[in-house]
Amino acid sequence: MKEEAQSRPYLGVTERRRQLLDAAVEVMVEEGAGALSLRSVAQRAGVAHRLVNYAFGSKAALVAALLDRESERLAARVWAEPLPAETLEVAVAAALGSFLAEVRSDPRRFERLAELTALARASDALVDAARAESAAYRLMIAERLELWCAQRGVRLASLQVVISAIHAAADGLAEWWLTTRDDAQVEEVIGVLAGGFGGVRVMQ
Amino acid sequence: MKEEAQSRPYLGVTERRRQLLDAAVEVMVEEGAGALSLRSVAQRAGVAHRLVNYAFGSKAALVAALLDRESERLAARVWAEPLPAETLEVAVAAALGSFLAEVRSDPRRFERLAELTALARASDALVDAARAESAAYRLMIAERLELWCAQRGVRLASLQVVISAIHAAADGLAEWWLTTRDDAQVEEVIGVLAGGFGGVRVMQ
DNA sequence: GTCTATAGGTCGATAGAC
DNA sequence: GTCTATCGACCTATAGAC
Repeated sequence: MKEEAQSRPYLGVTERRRQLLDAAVEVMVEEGAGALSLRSVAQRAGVAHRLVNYAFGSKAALVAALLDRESERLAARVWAEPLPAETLEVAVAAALGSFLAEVRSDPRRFERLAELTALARASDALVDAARAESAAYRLMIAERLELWCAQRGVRLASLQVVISAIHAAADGLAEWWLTTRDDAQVEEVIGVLAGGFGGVRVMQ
Repeated sequence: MKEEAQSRPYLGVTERRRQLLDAAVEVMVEEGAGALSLRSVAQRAGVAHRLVNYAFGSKAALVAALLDRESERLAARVWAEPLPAETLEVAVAAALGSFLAEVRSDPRRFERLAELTALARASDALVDAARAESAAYRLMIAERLELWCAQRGVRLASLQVVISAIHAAADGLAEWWLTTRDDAQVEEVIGVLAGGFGGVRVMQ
């Protein structure tokens, strides 16, 4: 395994793929998912565009690999810390908070990944990759939730529903923040999503 | 104003734009937002691709017009009925319910529109159109909420936060349902989003 | 590196509308 | 006749595949 940047020491396919995916991420973050092409990725990596096709077989395969790796990475970072062993409401609020913190730490990357996912969903060749992504997402939520249950020594009457609700809340929260970038309201919005609209102060 | 379909009776620009936008919607729904091109739209409408460019000035202008018209139409239908004058929690649950009903009535169209919005957000030429769309969305929520307040004779301590939370919940709900198509859980997930995670049944 | 397909944009000419 | 909508052809850039 060599680390030199500019030389081209006949990397193995695996390494080469890794390097090209890194380049693809850079292109995507800086110029948008629409700018992804064999050529733009190759240029970024400093190789002949032919090589990208060789390494992945097709553009669709490149995008599928990119989607897979990036969504997994993101999910791993986002849900890395277990839910605090408090009430479900508090635990969910904490999870939403750390999720949004992750989004805010690199909004561009998250936004572009969402764009790529939307792209993939509309493509016959990539729709499976998109499905796999969201399935993995739900699985990761499920694991955290089961851990929380174990810590508290309880069971949830409808685990699947809670997973779905967390999924929806997290996704909507990210979408809301990305479109408004309203930092001032973050805490309160999370509070309403986790605690429900019944707790909102209403004045006569 | 002629109504014949196949002849080309020299439509005015306004009519022509309308017709072309209809064709663009068909292309988008059937083949995805990525398939939108001057040529695909023109072919669908049965005119020379040159004409699309002529009518809109550029592809970006076409997409902006499409985004504008479609998102406005959708929002108008979704938030047509006022919130029921009950507690906020019940009102929000009802709103989420009718919102999702709308999504479920034509999932493809909603999905494609979301795709187009994601596309637009990554494009310098279209980012303003995307912003305008979400601003209009929030405005429509605000109007319904103010009506609800007036009906109940109350005020909300933090109107903006509630708007944001509804925005996030609705968006996340749609996203969740579109990826899972899980009809069986819809009611319960809406219940959790509107009522909060504090109300979820936890068993020892 | 080359081939081919596609896409956005433009030019000149034509044909309907007034 | 003039104006505008319309068309077919063409140019150039780009992108995927081999």
